[in-house]
Amino acid sequence: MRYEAVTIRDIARALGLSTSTVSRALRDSHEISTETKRRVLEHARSTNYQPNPIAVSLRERKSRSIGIIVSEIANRFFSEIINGVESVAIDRGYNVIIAQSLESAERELRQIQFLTSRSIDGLLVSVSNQTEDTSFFKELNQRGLPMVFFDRVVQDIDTHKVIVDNMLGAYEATVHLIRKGYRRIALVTNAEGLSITREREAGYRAAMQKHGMPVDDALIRHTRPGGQAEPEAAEIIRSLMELDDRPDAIFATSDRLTTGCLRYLKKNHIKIPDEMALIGFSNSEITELLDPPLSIVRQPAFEMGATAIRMLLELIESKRPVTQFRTQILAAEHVFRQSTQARETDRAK
Amino acid sequence: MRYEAVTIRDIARALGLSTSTVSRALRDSHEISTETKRRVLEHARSTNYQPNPIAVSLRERKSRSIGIIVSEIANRFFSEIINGVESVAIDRGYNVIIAQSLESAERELRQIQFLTSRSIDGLLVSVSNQTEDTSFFKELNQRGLPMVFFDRVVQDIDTHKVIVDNMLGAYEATVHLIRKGYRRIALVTNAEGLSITREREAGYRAAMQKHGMPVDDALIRHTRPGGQAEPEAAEIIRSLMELDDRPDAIFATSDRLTTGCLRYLKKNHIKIPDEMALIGFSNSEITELLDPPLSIVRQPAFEMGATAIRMLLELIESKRPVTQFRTQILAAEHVFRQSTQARETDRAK
DNA sequence: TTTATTTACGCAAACGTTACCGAATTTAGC
DNA sequence: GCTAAATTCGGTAACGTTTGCGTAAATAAA
Repeated sequence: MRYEAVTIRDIARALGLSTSTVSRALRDSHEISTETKRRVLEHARSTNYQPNPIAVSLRERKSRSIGIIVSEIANRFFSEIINGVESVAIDRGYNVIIAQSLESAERELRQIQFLTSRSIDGLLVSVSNQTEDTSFFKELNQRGLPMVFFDRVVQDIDTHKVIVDNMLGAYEATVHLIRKGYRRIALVTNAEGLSITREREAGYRAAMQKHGMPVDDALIRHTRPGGQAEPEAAEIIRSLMELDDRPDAIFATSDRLTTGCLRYLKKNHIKIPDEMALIGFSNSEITELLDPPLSIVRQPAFEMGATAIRMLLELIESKRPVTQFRTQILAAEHVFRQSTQARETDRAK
Repeated sequence: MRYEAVTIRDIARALGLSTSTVSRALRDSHEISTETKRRVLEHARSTNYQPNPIAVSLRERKSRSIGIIVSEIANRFFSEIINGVESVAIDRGYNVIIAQSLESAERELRQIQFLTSRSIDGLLVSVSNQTEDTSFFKELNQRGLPMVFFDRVVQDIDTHKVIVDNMLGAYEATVHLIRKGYRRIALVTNAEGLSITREREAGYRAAMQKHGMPVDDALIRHTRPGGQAEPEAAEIIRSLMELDDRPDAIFATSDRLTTGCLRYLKKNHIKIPDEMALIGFSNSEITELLDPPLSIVRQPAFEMGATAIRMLLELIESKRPVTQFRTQILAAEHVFRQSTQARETDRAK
């Protein structure tokens, strides 16, 4: 780090004191006289003394750094989350170390091993879409590593979690499509293992049933675990278009899936919304500028990150072991635009 | 971190050896018999021994973590860069600690002080658009902290840098507009202090002059230091539209400025490209899906990040002090789409 | 004045490693 | 057989802090 950093011992020598006295003076201990404190502080300031955080970490047995793993940093949803995390972490004197799984369970494991081997005080995690075996997380949790799951959570691990109301978010998006006159609504969603997939699918099913509409399993498609969203979305739509009874609307449940669908539809000159309506989860800031302006379900990502890190710090800084865990549920926001405008026939009426 | 981590001392006690022997066995020293090594390795594996990185850091006086500061994480350009950085860092056994300046010089200073106080081995920096006083960076550099600038660099600090060919990138974008028949081309660009601003402006000017076109300073607008791009862009365009001799094209030089311009133009029903053409720097992955499809200058962000961290590790891991520094220049990529289609009159011909 | 209590500081151990310096044992050289 | 050289290991200090304990001097209580 610094060239030749000044240590507590340097100050002690210079002032004819012991290191313990200097240490205590620096920490404003009551057992040090005001005069000595003054001299120490004075000298520390003038020599630009900075405590060595590594030595402190070794001594205190905590590093004041937390790890976060997401599937991909270069994804608006996750980068907003990281933004939220970083913003509160810095204020609380923690730094955040990032890692990405790139939707690979194996890479996820490696990254987390790396993070934990760097002695982080806590971990923020959103699992990859390929993750099936969660025993590693369970083990970490049992060993006492404070962790908070966000977005893609592991249900049967007992710790704090923060998610959006996926069920309701999907429910309302589906109802919106139904109200706009769409009947055959396809669900293009994430890998089946993910918590968010199950919840969003449940919301979709509930909306259909509530409105007396048949749920056609042929219209419910999942991407493959570990698969990349864009090509998968294209493939899904292609096969949906081959159906005898084509869907008239698509509900995509992630940022990448949504843009993947839009890209495919435009590329193949399928008119939106006339031939196919489209709504999707997205945190892109420019969906209103798209052609057509896109209806979206937006998640409060920044807030989710901020909430997650606060919960984590709560675990980390708690005096006694925490045994009562909670799952914070944030509301998703909907913005309806032209991509889900009422059907032509309905509009005519 | 871990509940009760097993230490080298635990192994030593269990095997009736000294810590130094265990340490050497673990590091495969030649002064330890193969039999002892086997026993130590065996025991280490079975107890899941993990070396304490903090103790190692204290001992080795290096942390194997590097810091990166960008203006904003939730910005596609920067998140792609961070992606690149993270990808190579992890392979080299380093972790990356992120911080954002949010375009505030004061916050930038605080963040960097925080980072350096956490004893990072090196620093990756892209300065805020408000940064004027670079003495702090100079001081860090002189004190021997390895650092690499990327994108927004500080010219007079002697260290490695990586940028795109901003001059050429802007030159070609401008030439493209000229070729398409645009005459009054406005430049909507970043704060004046930034290296990228100067370089891109130079490219713009060179293109205009080379093609015998007058450079009207009234058409060259900078955002204010510390200002937020979107509202600034809107204000700039608003005032440009009040000109007697309005521009017929806009060249925006950053992600945020570009979308800011697009948003304003659409909101005010200014037809693109008929009333106003638009091209801009952008790393968004969905510019082709916009209305109209946007012409862009794209920077190889991932590669920039990967290059920057490699250069930084080169500095960090160099045996002797490095005195020869280089500036790596990457090529920008252009994609021309409808937003800069030939003018109607030209198209008629 | 004597004893009890503060006040103000130093010593040393500890956090978990690594590395220098020896030293005991084994092997090699003759 | 004895010396010289490997070989293999242990003791200890150090990295920069913090903290429990001890203690001398200063103050208060008796």
